[in-house]
Amino acid sequence: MSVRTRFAPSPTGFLHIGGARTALYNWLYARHHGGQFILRVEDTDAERSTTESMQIILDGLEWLGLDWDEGPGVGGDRGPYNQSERVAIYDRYLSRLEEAGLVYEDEGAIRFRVPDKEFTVHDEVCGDVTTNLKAAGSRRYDAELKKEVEANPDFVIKRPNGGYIFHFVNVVDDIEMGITHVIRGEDHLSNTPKHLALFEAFGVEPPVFAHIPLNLNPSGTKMSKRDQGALIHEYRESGFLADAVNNYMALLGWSGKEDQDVFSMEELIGKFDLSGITKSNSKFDFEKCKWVNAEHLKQLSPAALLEASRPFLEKAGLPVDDDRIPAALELARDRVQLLSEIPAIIETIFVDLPTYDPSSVEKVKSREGAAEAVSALREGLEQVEDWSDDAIKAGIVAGAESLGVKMGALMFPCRVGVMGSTSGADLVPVLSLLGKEVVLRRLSGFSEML
RNA sequence: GACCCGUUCGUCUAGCGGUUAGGACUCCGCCCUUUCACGGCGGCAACACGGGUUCGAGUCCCGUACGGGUCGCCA
Repeated sequence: MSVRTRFAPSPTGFLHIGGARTALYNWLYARHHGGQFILRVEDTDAERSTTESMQIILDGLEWLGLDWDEGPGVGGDRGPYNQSERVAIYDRYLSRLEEAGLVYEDEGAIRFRVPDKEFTVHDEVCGDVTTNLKAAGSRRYDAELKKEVEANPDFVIKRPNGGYIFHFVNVVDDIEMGITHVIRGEDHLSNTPKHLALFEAFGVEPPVFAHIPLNLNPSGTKMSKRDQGALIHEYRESGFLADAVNNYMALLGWSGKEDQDVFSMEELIGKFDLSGITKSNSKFDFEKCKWVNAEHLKQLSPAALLEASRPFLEKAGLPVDDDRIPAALELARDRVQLLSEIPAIIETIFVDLPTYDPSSVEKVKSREGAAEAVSALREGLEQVEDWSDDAIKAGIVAGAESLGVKMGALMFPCRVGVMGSTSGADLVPVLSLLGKEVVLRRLSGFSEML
């Protein structure tokens, strides 16, 4: 039987890293086994579900490249894929329970009669977990009273307003959609016995369960929207590559067992399996996430780097179609972690005048003979005929010799004079991209500042 | 409060009875170098605690502590 996994988000907010990671694991598992990945929208709570949220989630999955074989926008023969449109199916399943005498009404709500027996979740990650719902659900904790109170273990599956409840629709849809493997957050582990009870009531063999540990923020508590790195759309905006985010999410809670941290999507598909899923919760580390991104940046083809950088170049007002952009990007790719950092590295090549960093200029001024160095430099460069890297270097050497100093003594004022700062991309390639005329002009202007 | 899951460097993890406890991020040092990076080399740094079992325990068992989760007519 073919593997069928699903991601079943509730459209009540943003696409969160926890949800995205769940989606990724389901996607990887399906792709690894050549099965299907299904997207199902759990929008039974009409009060909280919004189309805006749905769009954000769809956009996020699309950006990550987690394509679904069945679901919204794609279709499929087990649809519809929005639970709000599946009421007729739920009604049919409910009547089966009614006929079996397994449900009853309680103040307008419908409750499922929980059998007095033990259910064992055979979890691929957590092992066997056994619970008696009748016993476990006979008391509940009242958060306000801060104590346990009597409770009805028979859980509600349909609200008085007619809306169906998560546990019920989740199970019905997993049956109807032929889901074979349920990979979800560990917060659902305690719910699973309820689901097993429903599967049994419908006489259906339950799917394989794998409850994955949770991602926490650096302080060890639940990630919230406010935590850095929590929301998927922010990754795109701050200059992450989708595959790098996938790579990092895969690492948070899964290990390929070998000493490898950087994975392409193909490698992840090839290596992902449930046995590699970690048992304990993990804390999010933004620094490592950025490092993974930098590694992916280094491996990008020139064309892909240009495409990925485009929005950030445009935002910075840089001429994306300029012939020198590809070369400039190569100067930047090894020194940044995020795409958003690229413009600052290369913009000096494309502006009229560099932005002079005051402290850098001050450093040049404080050196003995700074003005002489710049004019010697200028003279040396003026002699350069063909404006190639080697010729430029030779020009600088010539300038240095005329002063009786080493080449390095001129590189520093040259960098500040032309690029405006002591830090930045490699000097000679930048000079080359700028062109002789611009370089000489900038050096003249810089002389006047000294 | 009850029940469930978990616990290896600060963080992500490898380890599945005998290891100098390995790798990665971070941090620090050195090298490379025209700056900053990149890269290379090296360093700091961990088996929560207490009992067992065993010739031998990070690895198996039981407690304790700590962390997380669940206990909705949210999902």
